[in-house]
Amino acid sequence: MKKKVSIHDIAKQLNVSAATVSFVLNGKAAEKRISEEMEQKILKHVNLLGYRPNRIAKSLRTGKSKIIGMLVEGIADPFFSAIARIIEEQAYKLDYKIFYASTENDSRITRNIIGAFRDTQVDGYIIVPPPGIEDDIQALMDDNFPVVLFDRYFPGLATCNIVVDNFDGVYQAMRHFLQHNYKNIGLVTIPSSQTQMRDRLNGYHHAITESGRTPYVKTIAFDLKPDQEKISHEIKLFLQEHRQIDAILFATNYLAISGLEAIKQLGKSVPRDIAVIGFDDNTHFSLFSPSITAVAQPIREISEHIMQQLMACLTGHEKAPEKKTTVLQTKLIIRESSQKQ
Amino acid sequence: MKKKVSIHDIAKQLNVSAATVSFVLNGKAAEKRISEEMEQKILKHVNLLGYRPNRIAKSLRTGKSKIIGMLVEGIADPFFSAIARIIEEQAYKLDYKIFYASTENDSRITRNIIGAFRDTQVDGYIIVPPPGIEDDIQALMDDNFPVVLFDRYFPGLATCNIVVDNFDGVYQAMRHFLQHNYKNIGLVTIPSSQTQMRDRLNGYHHAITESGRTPYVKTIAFDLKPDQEKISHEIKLFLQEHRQIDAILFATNYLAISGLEAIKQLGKSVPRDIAVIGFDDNTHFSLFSPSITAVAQPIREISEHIMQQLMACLTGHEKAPEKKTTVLQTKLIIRESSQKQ
DNA sequence: TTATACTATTTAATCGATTAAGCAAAACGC
DNA sequence: GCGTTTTGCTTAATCGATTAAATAGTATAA
Repeated sequence: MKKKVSIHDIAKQLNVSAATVSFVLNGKAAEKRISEEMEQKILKHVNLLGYRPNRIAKSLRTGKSKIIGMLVEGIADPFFSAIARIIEEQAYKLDYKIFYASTENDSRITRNIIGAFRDTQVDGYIIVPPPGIEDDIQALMDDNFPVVLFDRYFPGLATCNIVVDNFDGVYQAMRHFLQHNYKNIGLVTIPSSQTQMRDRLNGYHHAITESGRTPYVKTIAFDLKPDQEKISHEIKLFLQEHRQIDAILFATNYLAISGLEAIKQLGKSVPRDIAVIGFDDNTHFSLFSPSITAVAQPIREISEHIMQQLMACLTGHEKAPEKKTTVLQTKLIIRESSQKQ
Repeated sequence: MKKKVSIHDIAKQLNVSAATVSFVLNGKAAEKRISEEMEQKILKHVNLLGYRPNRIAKSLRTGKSKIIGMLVEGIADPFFSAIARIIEEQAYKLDYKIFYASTENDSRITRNIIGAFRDTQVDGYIIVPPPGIEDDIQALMDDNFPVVLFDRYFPGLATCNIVVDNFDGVYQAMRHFLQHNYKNIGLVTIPSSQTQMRDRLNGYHHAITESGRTPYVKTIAFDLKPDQEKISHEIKLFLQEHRQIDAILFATNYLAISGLEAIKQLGKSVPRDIAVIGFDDNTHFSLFSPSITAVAQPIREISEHIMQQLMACLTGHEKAPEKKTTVLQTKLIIRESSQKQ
């Protein structure tokens, strides 16, 4: 194991001080009046030895880790992993690295992770917040850490937020159902009062009220998430109880999956017996038979806005960038599952 | 912004030395003969102030970062993200954190990432290696870094490897086709000579030869991966060229997706006109109509073996654990797409 | 009584960088 | 020719921990 070379090794071998080497390596040669000749000599030798600065030491001295902490509900969720992929790509370009962690939408787990990230001195946070975590987020901000929330947010907190127009996304899906003459439109959602779910629910009720229809809402406990079977079962019961339902909107991706399973098990045909739209698109929805209509979130746009905001805070010279909520538009991808043949 | 408290602050406030505090916090009170009384006093005060050690400083001193670098082909790929999720979970339990990065199976990108990870002083590496990266992996090992490869490996390198029995996985799929009396079985794969793909191809040829059938192999250039349309197109041409094909095995998940699209576009019916099996299962395969038969990899088992191996190396007291290749078995999940009704 | 051992803690070096402040030599001004 | 700048570097402190070695005080042994 070849021992690591430090800036002092370089300095000693060239009979200069470590400071000089440091200045050159940080592009401060001119500023610090290092001669052209010396600069070249150092650069050449650094290349020769393949020396690379120890980032830990650098971090300790500068107080910057060049690491961003990213907390999502679950890294295996296709929506979040797609965003993670793009964020990662951009971060590397900007010489940042990303710590991911999954919160399972649990505040205790989230609190732990935030603690661990703080210990590691991450420079900034990208968070999909679970409920009940306001104080911890506020604490981060009090300590001047850049924080960007996405997917949902806390109206009471002055954070940067990147979200989609959940209300309008659902509203458009509902309009589509109504235009295709569906009469009894149900919603399957989760019992969350967080912004994203609340807005989807509001969008539903708005469309229902506006059109004078009857609402049919089924709420599936969040802790069933790992148990697809149980969710299917609940949805089956719901559909059997309200046989008049001829169209249904699923408020999340995994509910749509289990919902389709339920419909299949009931022997009903999509969209003949019942039309379907899912919130969040999915690579596979186009391949289902019938293909599934979905409210798609603009993944790339979301990711880019997140990084833009975070970088603005991270490089912000004292004056913190305005805290604001960016609302992006969803897109209804119309496929077979929502239109009678 | 409340300024951070350091171990020296604690020490000063209690009129003891930082060393004493450090010993207590690292559970070395007994070993270092710190009095019970002093220990309690320190612990109490540490709790009171909510002091948490700076990990960067600790890392600099100890040379350990408690970070594991994980390089996969793409974090958005469901197979890799599922594994990442489990690894993450286990790592946090063991007080490690994970850096993920996507290699896109490109050696240049991979080399860059490895460089970046080294600069950050990660303690160990979990790698899904792209081709042509042997020397870089060897260099890591020469420098005594724990390295675990998975999904594929280099037979010439003495690394720890966790893989599945790709040969047998494909062979079983083929046996299944043959038992259901399919005559002309095609394989759609990618032009990779890496172990995982080579073994799948060998499994195919072995079954074909053994049964005296004719092989039909279509190789899809890897760089088409982002372009589902083009892949579908290629597969359509292949199927039109060999109209006798009545069963087809897709060597990767994304090929199966595009392949199904191709079959759909050709107006053929699965499994009546053509039967299908995919390598790698997928949460949604059971929901497709027909549902898709798949060779499933044991995700949890793979993840656990990876962590086990890595931890063995990481905590290995000098004597490096034996380098070995662990081969896990796949499971054929039989669904509708591979059996004539 | 004096040497020795043990106890409980401190001192100080160290990890590998950054950076404010310092300083000698050369150049410049008059 | 002497003071003042400028040039081109170096010195040394610092970030916040860890840890080998040192030390002061007390107990034990011969």
